[in-house]
Amino acid sequence: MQFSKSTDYALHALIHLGLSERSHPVGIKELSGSLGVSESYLSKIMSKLRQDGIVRAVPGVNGGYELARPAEQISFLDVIQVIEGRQQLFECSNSSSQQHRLLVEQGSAPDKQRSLERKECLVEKVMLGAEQQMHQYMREHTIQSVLDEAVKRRNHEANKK
Amino acid sequence: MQFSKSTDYALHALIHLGLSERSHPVGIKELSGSLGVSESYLSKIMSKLRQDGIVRAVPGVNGGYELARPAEQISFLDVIQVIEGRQQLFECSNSSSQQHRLLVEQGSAPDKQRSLERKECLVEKVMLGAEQQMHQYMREHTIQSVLDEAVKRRNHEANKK
DNA sequence: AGTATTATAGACACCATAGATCCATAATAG
DNA sequence: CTATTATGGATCTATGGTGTCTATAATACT
Ligand code: SF4
Ligand code: SF4
Repeated sequence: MQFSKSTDYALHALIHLGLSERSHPVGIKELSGSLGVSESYLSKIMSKLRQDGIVRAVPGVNGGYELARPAEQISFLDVIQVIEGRQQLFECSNSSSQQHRLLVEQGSAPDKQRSLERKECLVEKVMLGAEQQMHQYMREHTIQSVLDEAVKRRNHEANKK
Repeated sequence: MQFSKSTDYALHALIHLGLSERSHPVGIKELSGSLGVSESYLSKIMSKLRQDGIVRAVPGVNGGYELARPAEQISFLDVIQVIEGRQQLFECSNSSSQQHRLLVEQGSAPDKQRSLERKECLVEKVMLGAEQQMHQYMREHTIQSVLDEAVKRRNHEANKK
């Protein structure tokens, strides 16, 4: 299991937009050149980012892309979810197996009130919990926070001289 | 990005082994029947688990599989890493791009002492940090902990009656 | 108004990997 | 020695990620 290359590209494209604060938007040509990826492919990714309201796009001469909201409001989680989708990492496929009944329904007599705990699967609970941990961390880190840290590092480098 | 079905099967197989504490090991026939998956496919997965020391396998009559160590020493992380591999979720592909130089080398004059911070990429740092969060959670949850919780729930159900 | 520029969407090809099956072989209990 | 069970390799198919190409729409500039 790995994150797709598209996620890689999307993150870097957004970082590029983030540190390029200009009057006019950044064209796909400049972006693809900077990242070293074809225009065709990158434009697909940018299009997805636009559909999800991460960036704005303006066609025509001097057109291109710009962040749709401040970089500190674009979290890593936002980006990952646009590209990788929002399904959860672990989705059980055999919920009709014998195993399942043992774990979830516990072999006891079925009663009506059971319905509200039907979804309480112990395996999924662990896997979902783990995913939530990752999500929380990604939610706390934004495009801006990476930019800030880059600046901080640069200053630190300068002081050493 | 999703966990593979094999991970699903592996977890359930181990749980089955965990709650079947008997004298003789559990055959692939019983396992595959319980999970609702073909013997051929499941045996591949079990084989992998054996190679990584999660289970023991004995061939021959009345043979089968059993846990190689106590269930409380088999974490979810162990299982996931056997099946999904140990590469990190995010691996940068374009570390020779223009982007990269901006973020990591920061445009300042290159000096000799740079080598030790060469790997300090800010993007990877975030992605790796997120993954570590997930790993930590998975490390704290074992096959046994799921079994325990199942028992706890069963008792709770019984008390209600 | 007309033209050049730029993003958009769809169709399409390619390839790696997951998912799954089959068989020949080795090891073990009886 | 035989029945049983796990093992490893070969092989097939389906799916999804990766990537290209083209026709279309929208915008700026002259
Ligand atoms: S116990 Fe949970 S993970 Fe296992 S089959 Fe049931 S729902 Fe799926
Ligand atoms: S900055 Fe980090 S993620 Fe980006 S290209 Fe360099 S090493 Fe890769």
